Amino acid sequence: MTGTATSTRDRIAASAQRLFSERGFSTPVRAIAADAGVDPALVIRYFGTKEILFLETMKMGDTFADLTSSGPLEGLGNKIVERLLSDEFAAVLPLYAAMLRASDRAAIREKFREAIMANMMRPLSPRLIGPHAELRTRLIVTQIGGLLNALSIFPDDPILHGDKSALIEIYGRNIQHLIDNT
Amino acid sequence: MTGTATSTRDRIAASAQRLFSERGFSTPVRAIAADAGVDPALVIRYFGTKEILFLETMKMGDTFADLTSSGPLEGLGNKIVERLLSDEFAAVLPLYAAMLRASDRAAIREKFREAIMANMMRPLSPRLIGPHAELRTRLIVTQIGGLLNALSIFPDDPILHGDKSALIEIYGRNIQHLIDNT
DNA sequence: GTCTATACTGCGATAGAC
DNA sequence: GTCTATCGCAGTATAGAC
Repeated sequence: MTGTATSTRDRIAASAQRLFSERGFSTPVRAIAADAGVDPALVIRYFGTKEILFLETMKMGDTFADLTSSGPLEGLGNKIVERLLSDEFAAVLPLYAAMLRASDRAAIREKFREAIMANMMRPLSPRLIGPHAELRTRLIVTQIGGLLNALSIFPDDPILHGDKSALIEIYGRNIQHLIDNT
Repeated sequence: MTGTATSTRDRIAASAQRLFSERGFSTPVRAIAADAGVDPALVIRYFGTKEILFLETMKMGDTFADLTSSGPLEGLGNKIVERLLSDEFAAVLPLYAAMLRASDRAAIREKFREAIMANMMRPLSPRLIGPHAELRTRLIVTQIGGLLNALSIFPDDPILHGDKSALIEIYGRNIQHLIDNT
């Protein structure tokens, strides 16, 4: 693998990640190619299809596994909401929106499901105490997804960007109820 | 307006609603035309653009206003979840998914927001007791959106289709916590 | 090996003929 | 009131230029 080849592929991937985040899956391959300064056909030659390019570049990372897999369960609800509202996580929100909106494609939907399983279900489910642990974990994920939804689809919602500490306290406490089965 | 003209327009709208629900916004205008038995150009002539056709046919209706605008607040959480899981509401889920996935278009996003305001925020927010009533209402909407999400994007999730009464009790109680500020 | 030119098919939308 | 022809742009495949 020569330096040139790698850097061209990487330039395509970098342009794709940025443009897919900004404009979603409907971003034309030609626009990605232009941004990377390469021929449109080259994008297909390197990645096969636009969908594969999307799957390879839209990586949300393990942004929750550290919270869900260890540490005290007390206060976990608040910590999760805090992270969702943090400045670092703000960069993930457009990426999440792009994934969600492209989820009519089976491959993208499956990647989504796997991210949920790896970050939430598998680490957290065995740690919950009480009945219906798996269902409760699934509902925690559901509730987190609701906030992810609201923040990513309506990024300038006035109410959700008002009293940040109240939001963390109220929604965090609400998630905690599912953790504690109360 | 002659009888023929109206019925042609209605046939197009009916085909559009069905196909948009099944296959999303990416359904070709040509497929809708073929399903309605008319020429593709006619669809555009009647509705202007595909987006307008989508907006006019994908009506979710006031499926929650009756619950949120009157009746006792006690047990409301359970009633909301019950409705989300009901057989009648199952028909709305694909429509919701189509709207959500097309929400990168500003007009569709605005229709979405307006449905939230009309069905949830405006009726329920003034009825909540205690501090942060508006924020709490917004978070109830957020939480409902999470379940709508899960049910519409992953329609065959095994955990969410297991113990239905447990789901209603747990998630309903959880929504109730936001209603009661507990 | 790395990339470009070109073309094929299908899309939404328009203009204008019957 | 309806259809035909066509435009510009999309994703993608292939042949072949350097």
